[in-house]
Amino acid sequence: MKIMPADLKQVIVFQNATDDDLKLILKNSITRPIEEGGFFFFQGDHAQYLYILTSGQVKLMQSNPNGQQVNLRTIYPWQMFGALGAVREEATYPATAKALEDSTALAIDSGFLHEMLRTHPQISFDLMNLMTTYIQEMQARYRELATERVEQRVANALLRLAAQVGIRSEKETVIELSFSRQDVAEMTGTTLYTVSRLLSDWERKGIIETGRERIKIIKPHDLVRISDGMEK
Amino acid sequence: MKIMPADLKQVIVFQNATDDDLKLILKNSITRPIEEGGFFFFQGDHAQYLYILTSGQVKLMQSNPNGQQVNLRTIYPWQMFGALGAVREEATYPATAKALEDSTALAIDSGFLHEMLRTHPQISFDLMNLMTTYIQEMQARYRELATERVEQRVANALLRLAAQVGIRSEKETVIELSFSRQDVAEMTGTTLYTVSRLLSDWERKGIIETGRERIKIIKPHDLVRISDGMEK
DNA sequence: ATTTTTATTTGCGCCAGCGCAAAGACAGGC
DNA sequence: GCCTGTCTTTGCGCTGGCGCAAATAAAAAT
Repeated sequence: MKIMPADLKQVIVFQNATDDDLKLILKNSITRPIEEGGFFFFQGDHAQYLYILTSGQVKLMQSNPNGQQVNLRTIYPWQMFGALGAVREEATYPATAKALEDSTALAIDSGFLHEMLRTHPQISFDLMNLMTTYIQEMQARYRELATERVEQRVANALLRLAAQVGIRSEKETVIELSFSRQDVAEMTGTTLYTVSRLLSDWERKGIIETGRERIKIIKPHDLVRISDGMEK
Repeated sequence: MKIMPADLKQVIVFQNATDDDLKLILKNSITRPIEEGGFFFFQGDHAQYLYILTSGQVKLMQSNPNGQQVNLRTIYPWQMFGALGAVREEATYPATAKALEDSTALAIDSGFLHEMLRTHPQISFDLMNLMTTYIQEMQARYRELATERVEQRVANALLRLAAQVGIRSEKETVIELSFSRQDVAEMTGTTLYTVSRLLSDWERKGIIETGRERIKIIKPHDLVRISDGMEK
């Protein structure tokens, strides 16, 4: 699939860029396909590119020295990733980017990116703004992890995912997610087993329906109540 | 104490600004003293100012709906705070800023700040860079909270604090911190009691010495081992 | 259709960490 | 020097959540 300059308008950071700028960006980037299960980059790699996902789905995760990992974020088309590394000179990626399905991304060279940022204050400004939202989200999740119980965190994670992904399915109150128990565990700082037990419990209560790598939210409102700690 | 333009050079984001810019910034900001225990702003307040601490010490914290709180960061002179709110239009502060001692800060109006950022790409760029470091730190702490045990997190927090604050005391291997058990608990997502038990234990082993709101690190290397999970 | 692989469930035992409560230690004010 | 308020310690009991292990289920491969 050929990417057109106008497509890049969907990227939040480029929404105020001129068509000429967008053309220039396209000219200075390469298309990089990665098949399901493959990696765009690993935590600690020298950060040479900033990526913009054009198709597929990518998981950003971070591992500790023992190999345990947490999910930081899932990337959908026209979102950026790898920005943290690529923006700074001589930096390394702080996370690993894994393709959850066959995916394609536009890779913008960090040298060119620096030049672009230097000469286009508007883009710097918009990128900075995007970063402030990341920081806020991370702070909120950090607080959640520190103060909320597992139940609440899992309920919250489902709701957050539904808000992001659920746009695609249009049913009124029913939202379908495709994540494994392990995925949810890594998003919420708990274990596969605990997530499974919770989901089974909620299914018995009719709040959700589950399947292999599938969670269907039937009563979002009940999840909200759980996430607010009103249950129990 | 009168703040001079040259003083602002100590602020990382302004290190590349010209003297004229610094003068302009000073002219468009006001000095705001807050006494110990007071607040510069509360989470949810309309974000009108970006602050630069000129003296004292400020704690940034976030509370959940039940009032439980976590410490996000401690601010020392010539560091910025309130940036997340002030950078975006019509935003609110995502955290609360409390003075740990009598403190004074320079308050830069967000309207002026926006104008400044629009016309000074270099400052935008430097600020964005600072934000990338925040994001990385938050991600690392998030991962730590999700995957590490309390012991490791507390050891790590002490080391991190020592790296930040310890600069002031020059003794070779001995670093003194002034934080209460409660403070440390809020930084690491645990409880006052657990922190107290851990510190008592480490004191028995000669790794640290403790007092009321005082922790002296005697053997940093042992803390590193604990934080790496090599103990036990 | 059969086999293999991968995801999920659930019983069971266990322990890290929580949190109350009560006592002790320290610092500052008067 | 004593009082008061705040911070800290520690015993005790409890439980939320972990994690092994084994069974089951669903998809993928052959």
